Amino acid sequence: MSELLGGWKRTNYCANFTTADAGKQVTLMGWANVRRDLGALVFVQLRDRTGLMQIVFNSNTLSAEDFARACTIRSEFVLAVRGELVLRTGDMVNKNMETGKLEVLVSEFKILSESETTPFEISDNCKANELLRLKYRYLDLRRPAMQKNIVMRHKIAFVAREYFNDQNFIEIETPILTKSTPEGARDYLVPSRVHPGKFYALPQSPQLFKQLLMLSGYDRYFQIARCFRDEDLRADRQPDFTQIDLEMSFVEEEDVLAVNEGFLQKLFQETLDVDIQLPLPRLKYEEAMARYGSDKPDTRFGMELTDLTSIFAKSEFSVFQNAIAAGGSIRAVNAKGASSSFSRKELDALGEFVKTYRAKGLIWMNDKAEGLASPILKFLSEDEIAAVRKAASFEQGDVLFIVADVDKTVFASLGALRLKLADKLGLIPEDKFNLVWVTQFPLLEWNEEEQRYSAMHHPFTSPMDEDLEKLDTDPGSVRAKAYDIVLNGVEIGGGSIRIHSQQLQQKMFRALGFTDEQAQYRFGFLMDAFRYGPPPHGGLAYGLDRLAMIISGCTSIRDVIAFPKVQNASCPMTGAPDYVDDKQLLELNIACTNTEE
RNA sequence: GGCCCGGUAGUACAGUUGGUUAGUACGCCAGCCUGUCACGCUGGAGGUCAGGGGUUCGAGUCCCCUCCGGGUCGCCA
Repeated sequence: MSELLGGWKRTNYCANFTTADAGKQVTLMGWANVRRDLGALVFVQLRDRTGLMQIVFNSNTLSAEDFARACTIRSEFVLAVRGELVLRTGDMVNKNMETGKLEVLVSEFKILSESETTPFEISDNCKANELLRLKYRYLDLRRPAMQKNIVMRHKIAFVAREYFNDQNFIEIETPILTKSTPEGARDYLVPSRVHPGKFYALPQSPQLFKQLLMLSGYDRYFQIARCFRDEDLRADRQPDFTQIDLEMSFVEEEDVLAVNEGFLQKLFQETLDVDIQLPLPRLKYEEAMARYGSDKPDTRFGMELTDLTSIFAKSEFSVFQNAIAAGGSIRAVNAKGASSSFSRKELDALGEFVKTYRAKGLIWMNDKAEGLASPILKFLSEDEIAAVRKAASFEQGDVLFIVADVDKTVFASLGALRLKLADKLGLIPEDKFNLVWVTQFPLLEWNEEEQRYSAMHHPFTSPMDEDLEKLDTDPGSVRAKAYDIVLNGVEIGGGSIRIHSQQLQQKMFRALGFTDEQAQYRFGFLMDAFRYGPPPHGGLAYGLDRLAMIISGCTSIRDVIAFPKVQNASCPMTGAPDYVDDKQLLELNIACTNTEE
């Protein structure tokens, strides 16, 4: 039977005690973590969000009735206990528990709630699979590790509010029900009851609103904003996720970076007590690609790419010839000292791995003690080998991996291979937090499917001043005032200086292949607004989930989101998304053309 | 949409070449125990081997399909 609180007040959390508190009368409330029944003596670990405290029910000091009641306590029963905090001495001390030198000798208690046996053990030792954990997420969230993650996430959000407030930013909310933006990710749509056939869209980001706020004079804005994208999930992607979003007026790129470096320094100081040295290192996009094969390089280890294109310019090997003829390149990563780390089978598996990234194959050169081994040895001249050795510091004991293809494929495959090799060879230091800015992104990206350029960042990103004139003549080579902040190989944020000139914005829309009418239809309200004095502005948005993931040492953002969704974008706990009553659909003027069984 | 990995008591796993009644640990239930702390001891209950179809004298095991989960490519301005 559930008992009522009956006026009892908690005096303390379970784990907020020191031995100096011994002798105090306390009232604790929490969940029974573990019960050890010795017959005439029952030990229970009481758990709340601070930790554990052992409580003792003694048949000598309790009435027979109360003791019998204590014997009914099971895991996850909710208890309120009153008693004396007593010091444990000698063998009674539990050295594995933070509060192991103390326990509460219970004089009075209430069983506030009983509990059925949980589907899995509420403990960090719990090995239950993630689907089960997510179905019973409310139980999973009781586990100390999850509580730690959720509290850390709170701390990050709190530091952000504190820092940006101190920097004179104003937190402003923007709408969740808004207008569909056809560029970019797929929108989640919400039907309108009062406007049959019309739909709201959930925001992919507060981008347009924050730019309008700059025009409205709010100068420095931030928001911890929920965003929605109807795209496939990943370990680091959820359909609804949270950004720490900010925008500033009367600034240039350097100003945005500076204020954010201050934030990151404070954040790492206050969450992990880690010193971040400023200014943060920067890499131009082009350099990041050339050195790491990625626009989000993990700089915690070396193994940088080497360009071998010129060495093989006259090679007779057809794979190399073809790559060069296609305007591509031949590049390599060198796994130093890994000569004996790979079996033939593993080398073949790496070949399959790079095919994931559209590479046609992976060429390896293994410089073993007994001599150089490579499937393409017969195509290589002495001079070429010597030049490769020099260029890639390729020495005895190393394995060199080469991909020859168009640049996009070379970078994608070697960038991924570099990470995979480093992981296998144990080259990635776990305790390092390497932040790096990647700057000067291309403004545009050729979209094969639609046979037109699309914005790499978004259509409001400003081109770099020195590339402006190329917008008409050579759009693909125009660089943008866009920047990403990368932490240990994860893009944790990105932003840009925006276009604040109507004329330039129109030019940009044309470069994207929009007619003026299309631009007006899609972004008319922004275009209209920009007739009324938009200030120069720019900003940045962090992925709060990813930031929390890395700071908490997790490998999936699901571990730092209280109620995440699984890969098919459903929620195992609530069952969302789900069918609705015909009546609801009728009211919304919606008919479904295709439904699952 | 593609590729890879996985699904066996409540949980985590084992299950040989296809062969008797599908095991182990933890958890759970009952009994005993006054210093346990991974408590201990005794006994017990608990299985749609993800679902469907096929091969076979015989399928947890082999084949096909479906569902579900994870990773990833595409996708994610």
